[in-house]
Amino acid sequence: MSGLADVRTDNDSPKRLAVLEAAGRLFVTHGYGAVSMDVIAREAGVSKATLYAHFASKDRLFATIITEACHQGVAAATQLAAAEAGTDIRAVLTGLGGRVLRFLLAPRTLAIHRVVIAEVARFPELGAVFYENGPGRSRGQFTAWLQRQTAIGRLAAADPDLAADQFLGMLRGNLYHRALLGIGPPATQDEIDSAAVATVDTFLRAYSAA
Amino acid sequence: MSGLADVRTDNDSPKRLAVLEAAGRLFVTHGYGAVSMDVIAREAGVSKATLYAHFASKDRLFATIITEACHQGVAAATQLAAAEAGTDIRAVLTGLGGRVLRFLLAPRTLAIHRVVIAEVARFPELGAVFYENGPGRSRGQFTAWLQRQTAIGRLAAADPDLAADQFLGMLRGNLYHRALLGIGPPATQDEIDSAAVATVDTFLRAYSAA
DNA sequence: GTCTATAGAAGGATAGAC
DNA sequence: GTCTATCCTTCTATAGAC
Repeated sequence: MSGLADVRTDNDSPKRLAVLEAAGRLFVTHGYGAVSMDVIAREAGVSKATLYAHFASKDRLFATIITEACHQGVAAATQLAAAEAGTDIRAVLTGLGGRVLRFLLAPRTLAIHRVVIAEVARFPELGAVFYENGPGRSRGQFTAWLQRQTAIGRLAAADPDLAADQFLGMLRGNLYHRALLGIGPPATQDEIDSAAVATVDTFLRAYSAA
Repeated sequence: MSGLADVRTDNDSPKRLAVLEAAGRLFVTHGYGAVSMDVIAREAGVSKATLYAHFASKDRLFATIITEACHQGVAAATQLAAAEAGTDIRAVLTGLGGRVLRFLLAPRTLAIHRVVIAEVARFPELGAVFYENGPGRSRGQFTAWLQRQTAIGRLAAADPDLAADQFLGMLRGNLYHRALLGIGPPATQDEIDSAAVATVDTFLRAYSAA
């Protein structure tokens, strides 16, 4: 794959957008290998020639899809972080945890994670690009937040990176693990909230300032 | 895919084993879609006709590979659990954590996890079969162990399932997450040991009997 | 930019000889 | 069981007209 990080998105012709929409839906649902350019063209309502007029190759099209998905993930993460303010650490963490977990367990998020993990072997740089633009950035913001809370004496996270990893690891826990494997019915809101509460509970026992 | 859970392995002709070896290596390295039956036959040193004499289809061959990989995972997990005994909870947990994490981060383990996650969309039953035979069984054994330790007063894990998920979630943390995405160099022994120590540290602050 | 039609290659699976 | 040779489908990508 050439130029994964250098994908233009300034062109917004209707046909191009239709291709992006169809390809995005198909790729994240069925994976890279199982989706043909014929099917994408048909679903988008354009001819293959038009498709290739906008995207030089299947690789490039895939790169564009994943890059845009990353940016959406960043936007979501930023929203999450910005929405959290308040003095009750437990309430803030629980709210944040619930929102993050809901995002991680959303069918679209899971599908994107699956397809990225799937194609790491084929496109080695894909994993890093995805991580830096998505989960890594969220983690960075969370780490900074933990550090600020520690600085003002509301938490005792001497190693904010480690604390962030442990919090997020516990949060993902079994729900995310099983969801990634497509096991069982989707998690209910109660399960998600309960997992967030339990995570915060354990986390605060280790990192509470008091 | 038909009969994922019902794969015979009683035939051990040399050619058949050569096919299994080559296909296993190729599938976990490059994924299902990127490996052709031609390449498998060539790598195994047999003709395609011979390949199809032993495996009815590419699907069936893939199912056999993954099923056998699951059984290896179960064997590894059982070994891990059996090896742990002792009275110093912290030492036992740290040893166990380090071994589990080393197993999870092994290139072959990561490759299998990647290919299973990748093909969940194509083979819906694959995720459940893999989980039940691999990670789920390990988790069950760990849960039972936590429960016993709680019963004899060495731990205070009122909800052993939850405690197991939190322990394993923290243990995977960022190392497994990044490794699955193929980011950066493989984790060093020091990083693994350090992650295990940190996980046990946080875990025991929440679930210590004292 | 957009289409129809097709080239050229590769894939899964099989026929028939031994 | 094993091989060589091949069929048929599907795939990516492009040529050429409008």
